[in-house]
Amino acid sequence: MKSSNFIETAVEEDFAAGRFTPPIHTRFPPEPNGYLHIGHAKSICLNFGLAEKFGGKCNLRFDDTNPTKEETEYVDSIQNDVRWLGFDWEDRLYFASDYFETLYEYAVKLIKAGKAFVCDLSPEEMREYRGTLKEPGRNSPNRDRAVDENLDLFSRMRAGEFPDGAHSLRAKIDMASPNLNMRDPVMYRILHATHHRTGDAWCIYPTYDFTHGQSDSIEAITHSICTLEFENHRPLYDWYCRELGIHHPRQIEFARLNLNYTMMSKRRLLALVKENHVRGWDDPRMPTISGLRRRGYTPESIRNFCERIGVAKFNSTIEFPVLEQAIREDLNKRANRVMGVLRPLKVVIENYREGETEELEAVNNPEDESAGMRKVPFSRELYIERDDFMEEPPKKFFRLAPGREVRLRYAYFIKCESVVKNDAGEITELRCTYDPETRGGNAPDGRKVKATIHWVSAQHALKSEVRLYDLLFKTADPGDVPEGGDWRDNLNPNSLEVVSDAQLEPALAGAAAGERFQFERLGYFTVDPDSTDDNLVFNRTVALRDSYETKKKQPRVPLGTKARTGEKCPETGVWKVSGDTADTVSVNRGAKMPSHNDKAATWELHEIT
RNA sequence: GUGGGGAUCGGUCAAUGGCAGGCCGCCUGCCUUUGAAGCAGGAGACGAAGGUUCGAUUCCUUCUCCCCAUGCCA
Repeated sequence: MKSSNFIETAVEEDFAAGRFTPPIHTRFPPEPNGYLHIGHAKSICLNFGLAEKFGGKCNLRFDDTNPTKEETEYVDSIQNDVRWLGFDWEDRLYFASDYFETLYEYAVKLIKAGKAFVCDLSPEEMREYRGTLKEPGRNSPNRDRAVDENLDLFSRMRAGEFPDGAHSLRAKIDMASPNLNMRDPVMYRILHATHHRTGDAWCIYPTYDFTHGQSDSIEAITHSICTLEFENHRPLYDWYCRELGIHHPRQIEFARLNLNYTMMSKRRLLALVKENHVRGWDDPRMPTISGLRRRGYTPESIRNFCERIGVAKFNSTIEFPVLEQAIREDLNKRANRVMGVLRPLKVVIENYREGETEELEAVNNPEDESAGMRKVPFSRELYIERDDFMEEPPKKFFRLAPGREVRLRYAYFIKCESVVKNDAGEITELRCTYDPETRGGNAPDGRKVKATIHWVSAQHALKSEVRLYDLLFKTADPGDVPEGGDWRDNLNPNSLEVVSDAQLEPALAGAAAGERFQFERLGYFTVDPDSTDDNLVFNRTVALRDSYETKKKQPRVPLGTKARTGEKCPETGVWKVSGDTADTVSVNRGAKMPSHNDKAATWELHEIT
């Protein structure tokens, strides 16, 4: 049993104390004004997960009280995404708009009880009357309007007698409350707009606050889980339920998900789409569920990700690699391996019979024996990855180089005999020899090679398009912009790279959209829906971890390098305080440089360990 | 002298009035027909000050810092 979070603890306490009777009943309540993103996935997993864990139910409810922002397209995509994630609301699909009539009756009830009134103040006037964070507000001049008059006005609001903004219905609470949400909040506003479901049946719409708790109540929700920004609304949520005398669910708030190098704001995601910074809501670079799906993420990996990031009230930001590791783990177990060369370099095996072809046995998935074997064609001319050859290899480079021998995966040892270049001095081809004795990859004489590289037979290769993705933004917190700056300035101009002449092994022919593979040594790839019969298109979901690359990217720094307290340590080693003391401390690369005697200090790298 | 919420390894989430644990990341080693995966090991934290207590990261007080709230959005 996984350790439980504070919400589960609260739920258990509620049941134990008899505040609610099991089973638990939760709901996922999106507003249909955009596509779902990974942040929603956290909420979905939480709500449906809670129901699952406590043997209860979870509803899907659209919080559609603002006709100006909502569309059917979003309603459809949201349902599709929740279902894809693997959750089932069974027959409990609801819309807040289904409750408009009931909500109207609730409002009338509050008017009759002298708890609500029709206000004539304009939005600007209301702002003035509301007061400030430190000063109390003033009562609306209409606050003491007679009940009959309120009733009459409210029904005429509904009947469409007034233009937008002419009146509003407000709760009569406390204009001096330190919580501004309690200063006579608006319950209904006049909006002559067509609603995606109710059409023109209404021209007054309830606000979120006058809708949410009551909708929860109507659906007999026990625990209403929402994000932190609604904490200040809880007193209002409670007030409406209490004054209306209806079933009263408990609202519990948690911190929404933040992921670095990306954005969760629907407004900005919409801007990315509308301004064509991406190809659509499902662009594989988007943090949307549909984007992640197209990118090749599995529902399991996303649920797993949500599981491991946890739930708390601390405003945190998850590091992107947590998401990447979640999909790697899943795909490592289920994706079949194939060989594909992204940047082909031709290799001619000089001692291999011209025109001949043989088939070699390859394992489909070393993690899953049931995946079986396949045949891979081998011939005299091959393609290998350009990165797998260096004419003048540095000491830590294990792959192919002049005079060096490596293994072609599942095939033979080959040795580079010579390099062919064009007039510009660029390498165009490698001339190699193979050792027939090493068929399958083993040398009978027991000799070893330091590297095994992937390859594909040139005449059998399947040319295809591969799209490589990088982070959408080049800064960890794209919303953090200097004065006068724009978050768009942080867009990564190189977030998409299209490789149009990748050469893949023939087994990939006919792969269907959505199928996932590991291209050995390169990463996980999925077939994009843009694929056609004669042009397969792959998306790279995520690269394999690469300890060679990470080492290359972080070159060793020289001894004597300085770093201040609080800075990121540039190298693992023994650090010495600058100046006359001999105090040293051992710090790991990436960690924060410590203080010295509780004071900030400058450290010098003394010894690399 | 606004109200509400929050603060634990680099990141994130736990537990606990008595050795602070997991995951991601980082480092080292082993293994390897993927520089992958796997296995083993390592470095690394209780925002500050008081108080209660034999003992406080945990309980209390004060402070500091961060987030939310001044829509007829949700």
